[in-house]
Amino acid sequence: MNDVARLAGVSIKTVSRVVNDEPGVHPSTAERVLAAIDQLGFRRNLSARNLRRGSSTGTIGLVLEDVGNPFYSGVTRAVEEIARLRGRQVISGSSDEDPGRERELALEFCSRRVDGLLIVPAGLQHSYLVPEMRAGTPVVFLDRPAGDVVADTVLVDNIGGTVEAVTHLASHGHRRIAFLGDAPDIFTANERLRGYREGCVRAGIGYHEELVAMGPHDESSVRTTLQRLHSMREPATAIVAGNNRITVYILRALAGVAERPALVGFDDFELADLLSPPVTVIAHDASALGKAATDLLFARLDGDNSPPRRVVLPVRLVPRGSGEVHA
Amino acid sequence: MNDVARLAGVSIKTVSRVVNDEPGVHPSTAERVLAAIDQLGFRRNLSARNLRRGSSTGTIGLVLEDVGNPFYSGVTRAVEEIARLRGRQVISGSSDEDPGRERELALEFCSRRVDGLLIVPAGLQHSYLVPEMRAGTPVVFLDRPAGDVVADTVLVDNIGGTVEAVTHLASHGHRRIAFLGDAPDIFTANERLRGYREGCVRAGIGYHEELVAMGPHDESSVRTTLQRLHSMREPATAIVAGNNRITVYILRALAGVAERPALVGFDDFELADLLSPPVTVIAHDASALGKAATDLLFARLDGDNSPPRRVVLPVRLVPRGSGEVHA
DNA sequence: GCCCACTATGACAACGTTGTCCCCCAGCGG
DNA sequence: CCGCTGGGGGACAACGTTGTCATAGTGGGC
Repeated sequence: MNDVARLAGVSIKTVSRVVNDEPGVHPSTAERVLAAIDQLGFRRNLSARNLRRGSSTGTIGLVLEDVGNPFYSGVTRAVEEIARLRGRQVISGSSDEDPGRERELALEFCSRRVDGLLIVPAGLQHSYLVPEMRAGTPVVFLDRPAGDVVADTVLVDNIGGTVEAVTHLASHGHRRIAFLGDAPDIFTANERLRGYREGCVRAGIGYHEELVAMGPHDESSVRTTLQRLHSMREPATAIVAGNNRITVYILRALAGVAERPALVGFDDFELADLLSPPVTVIAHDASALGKAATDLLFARLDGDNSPPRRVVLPVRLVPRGSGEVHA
Repeated sequence: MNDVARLAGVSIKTVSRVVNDEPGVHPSTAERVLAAIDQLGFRRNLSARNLRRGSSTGTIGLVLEDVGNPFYSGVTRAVEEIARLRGRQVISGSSDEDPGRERELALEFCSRRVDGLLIVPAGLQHSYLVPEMRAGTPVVFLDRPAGDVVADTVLVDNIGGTVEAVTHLASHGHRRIAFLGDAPDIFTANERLRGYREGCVRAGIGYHEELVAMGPHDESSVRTTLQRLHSMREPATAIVAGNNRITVYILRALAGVAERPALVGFDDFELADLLSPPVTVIAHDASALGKAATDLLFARLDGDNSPPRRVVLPVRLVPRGSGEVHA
């Protein structure tokens, strides 16, 4: 800006006026300034601007588990979309379920003075955010609640979903329904396990410890688990999968197996309807989740200071016929 | 920082020293400062720091087509990964194939003084980046080349891939091979069309205009196209799909159809192997693409100023048996 | 007791902007 | 000719840091 001013033979303040379309600059001066800007390839430094104006940095921080997972990339897309409408950029990072990494990312974003934070919690401790929140940075937790702070949260109906999954299977005559879930210290995994248990009880088929296998899972652990479930005295005839990754592992493990158990997966995924058999899922909308959370965040930025809200988005069972019938 | 200094009864410089772990602060003073920092929930302002130090902002800008597309979210993940290792945050945005939006995003990132830019070009004009590049911001183009500037570029072997796809189908006896590609003004779409044409010529089956349908495509246009291809006097017996979205549209359109043409899709996708029939694809690695581009970017940041490079990543045909055999 | 080296600390400028205030000067009415 | 007005423009401070340099005190060697 200094260089531009020198080249145009004016003061930097005048350049600033031109750049900001402020009135009170003679057209011919403005033209000279614009020419200089063009010639030097000047672009105003947004950091300096925001620093000086003490205004918003125009950024939103997004901490999620893994952008590579289609579910979270759907969330990211929705967040980006709304942020764009409100003139914000999104800075994002993946925690990989590591609470330390989550914290590191969140605090880094705070140091960058993001206008707000969207967090898919990896850990259970979020008191590290209290100073920031007190200082006025709105924080919305996504998909999972915060461990030890009260804040806006957007969840999906994990319990209701798994209850429905079990009910669905039981209504087709299944009595031995297994549950493969993620690591039990993950909120959603635990909730879904609770839903599974409740569903079993409600359906009158009882809860049997040996039908449950919590993760962390990988392809081979799923394979082993399925073998165990199959070789029991009373084998499982149906499976509820705790998330999209586990569903895929199960599908891989079952490929080519003649006697397939019925399967209902939590999280919808692309092509689920084109597999044979198509996969029944408990669907919830990644972009709805992202949108709800971002809307909440912007409401806070717009001055809403009502008590923290907890939004629970509905899920719906999408029956596609993955083996339920021939139980 | 001012407040911290006042509370601790020291100068702001001393606070700065403590925050930056600089030597020459008496332990007891440091302790007082740390206590004040803790009490006030102080977090240093990274923008101000970077402004003052004139150093890197520790950010990388990533402009892609759509984070929601699994291919690009794979790229994003890889970029993030490497950026993390090098202590950078990623700011990303989706252009949706809109050149204006691409430009807007890229320039916004420049205003934020990103250390480098990774761009999946939506348009053909990138001279708007020349001032930035001359000012020292490294730019790497990803997946598609820049229109009118010379810069580092990482591509995949689009032509080789489609040639191989056609060759593969022809070797199974197909002579009427169709091509459904994206809008022809998209570089990759055009390249793949060229590959298709070349493959046809090489295979001695000739290039027939009526077997080609370039996009933009949606589910219904694909459906219509397939009907047209099927009801020709000499129907197409095989299809090459120009990208993962089109492949999925085709799969949807073909669901339940008895006489399916053979299919080879460009871009691998999850579950392709579990469909029936499994889908043969030309695979290339999103994360390899992201990694190669980011590595190139960091090489530039490390001072490499050799002439711009163009890296072409290999693709490989993954035969899965999507109908090639019963031609 | 004197000087030196060294430690601990602070004052001040500067990074690139913008907000505030002030100045210069042309034009105009009296 | 004076004073006023208003448009065009500049000087300067400040945003929150950090780099540079200065300074006060302290202890040791002579």
